[in-house]
Amino acid sequence: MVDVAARAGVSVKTVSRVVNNAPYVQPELAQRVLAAVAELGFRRNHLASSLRSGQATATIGLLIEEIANPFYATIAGAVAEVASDHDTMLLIASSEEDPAREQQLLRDLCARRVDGLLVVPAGEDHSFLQSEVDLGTPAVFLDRPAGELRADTVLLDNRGGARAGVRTLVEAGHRRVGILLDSTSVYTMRERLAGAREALAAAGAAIDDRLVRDGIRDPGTAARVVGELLDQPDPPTAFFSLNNRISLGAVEELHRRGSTAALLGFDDFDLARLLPYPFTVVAYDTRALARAAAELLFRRIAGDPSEPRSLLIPTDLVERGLPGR
Amino acid sequence: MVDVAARAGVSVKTVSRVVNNAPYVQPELAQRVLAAVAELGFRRNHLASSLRSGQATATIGLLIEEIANPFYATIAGAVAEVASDHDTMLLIASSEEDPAREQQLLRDLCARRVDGLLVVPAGEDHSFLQSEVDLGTPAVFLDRPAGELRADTVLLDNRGGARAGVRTLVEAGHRRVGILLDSTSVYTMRERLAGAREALAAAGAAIDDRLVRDGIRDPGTAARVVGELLDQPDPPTAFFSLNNRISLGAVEELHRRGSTAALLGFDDFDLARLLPYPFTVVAYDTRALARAAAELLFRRIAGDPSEPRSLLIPTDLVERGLPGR
DNA sequence: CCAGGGCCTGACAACGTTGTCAGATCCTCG
DNA sequence: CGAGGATCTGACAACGTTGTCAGGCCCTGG
Repeated sequence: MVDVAARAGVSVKTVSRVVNNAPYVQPELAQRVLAAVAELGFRRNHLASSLRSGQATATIGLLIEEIANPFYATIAGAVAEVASDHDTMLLIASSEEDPAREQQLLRDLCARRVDGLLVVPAGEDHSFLQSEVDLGTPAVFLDRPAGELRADTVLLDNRGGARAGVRTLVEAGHRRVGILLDSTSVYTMRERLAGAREALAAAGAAIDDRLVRDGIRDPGTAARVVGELLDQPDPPTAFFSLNNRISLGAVEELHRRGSTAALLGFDDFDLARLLPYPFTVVAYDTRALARAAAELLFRRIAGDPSEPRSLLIPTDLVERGLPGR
Repeated sequence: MVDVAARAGVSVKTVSRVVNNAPYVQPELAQRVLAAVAELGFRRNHLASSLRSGQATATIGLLIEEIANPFYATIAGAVAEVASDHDTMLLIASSEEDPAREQQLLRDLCARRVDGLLVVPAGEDHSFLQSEVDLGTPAVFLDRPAGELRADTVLLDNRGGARAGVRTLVEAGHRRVGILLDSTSVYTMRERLAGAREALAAAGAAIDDRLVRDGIRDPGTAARVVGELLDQPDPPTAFFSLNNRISLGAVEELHRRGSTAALLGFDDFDLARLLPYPFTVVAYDTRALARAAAELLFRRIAGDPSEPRSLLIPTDLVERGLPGR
């Protein structure tokens, strides 16, 4: 900048004014400055600028579990759109479900003085963010609630969606429902399971805990577990799969066996139409979830001082039949 | 930092030394500093730090077309892993295939003084990056070559893969091959098309340009175009679809009609096993592409001064049969 | 006993930018 | 004709940090 100023024969302050489109600069001087900028290939240092002018790095941090996962990629895409509307860049970090890594990454994002944080939490305790939030870095949590921290939260209606879905199973006469899930350590899974229990309880059907199977991480395992449940005496007449990775394995196994058991899944698929065995799913709008969170964050960044808010994004029952009937 | 120094009764420089684990600090003083840091909730300002110490913002920029697209999400995931190994954060921007936007975003990333750039180019001319590269911000292009700029490039073997794929069609006796593509304005599409032409030419089968259909952006259009081609006199006996969005529509339409035409696709699918109509695809390792590019970038950041390199990631023919036979 | 080196600390300037303020010029209006 | 405002410009300090350097202490070895 000093070089540009020297070249244009003006002060650095005038250069600063020109590159920031500040008012009150003679057109002729501005021309000279612009020429010098072009000749010297000058580019304003955004870091120095936001250091000096206090806040506004025009960057927000997004912390998710894993960028390559389509769910999080969709979130990232929707957040990027909203950020772009606010001329803001996106710093993305993946916690890989590791609370220690999450904490370190969040600290790092704060050290980079992001204007705000969007977090899909992995850990249980986010009190370490309290000081940052107090110091003016707003944080919005999405998909899962924050632990030990009062903050804005945008969640899916996991419980309500699961309840509505399982109710259709119940109404179709099913009482023995196999429930397939990833891990109860994840909030969304617990909520979906709770919703399923509520729907069964409402029908007076106590849930059979031997039909609830945990720790299913991939379609292969899901297929195996479905097989095991079907092979035991008094097998389930329907399955509720708590995410689409599991649904995939389940549908394959049911198809392979020509089973008539019903299947209900949480999470929709892109390629649902192509599956050999259509089934009803509890769908939701991932982009709406992410957009709501991002928009809330930008309201906070703009200075909205109101009480922390909790938004619930509705789910949608997409009926593709219950093939087991 | 001055507050911490005051609280601990030391100079700011000593605080700096402690928070950077510099040697030659009395353990007792370090203790006092650490205590003050904890009490005051001090967090080092990474911006100021990298401003003062010259380079190394420990951030790289990734410019892609669209984050929500699984191809780019996979790239982002692999890049994030490599970046994480180098304790580097990832600033991600989406050009949405708009060259003007791409240029603006790249300039913005440079203004943020990223240590390096990873670019899936949208535009044709990247000479505006020359000054940045000269000034020490290395750039690596991936999936598509840079325009008007000598720079490292990591590409898929689009042409070779298409040639190998179409050769299998030719060997199976097909001479009339319908070719379905998105847009010839995209480099990868042109290469794949060229590979297909080469394979057909090698068999002495001149390509019939009426069978090459352009501008197919979604599965629905793909399905319609397949129908049109099949309905015309002397229809193709095989199709080569240049990306998986198109393959999806094509396979649906072929399935719907019970057609015996063969189908070959570029791009593999996650759910390929579940498709009702298996077909051979030209697959590739997106993660390998991205990792190679990221690793090359970090070598440049570390100071590797060698000539710009061009890497070619091989494709892999995954034979799932040619159902048309 | 002193030279020389390792250990430890702090004052100061600087990174590239912009907020603040003072000053200069010009115009307008009473 | 002068006061007051609008327009324009630059000197200076400051943002939060770290590189440089000077200086102090203590030890070791000749």
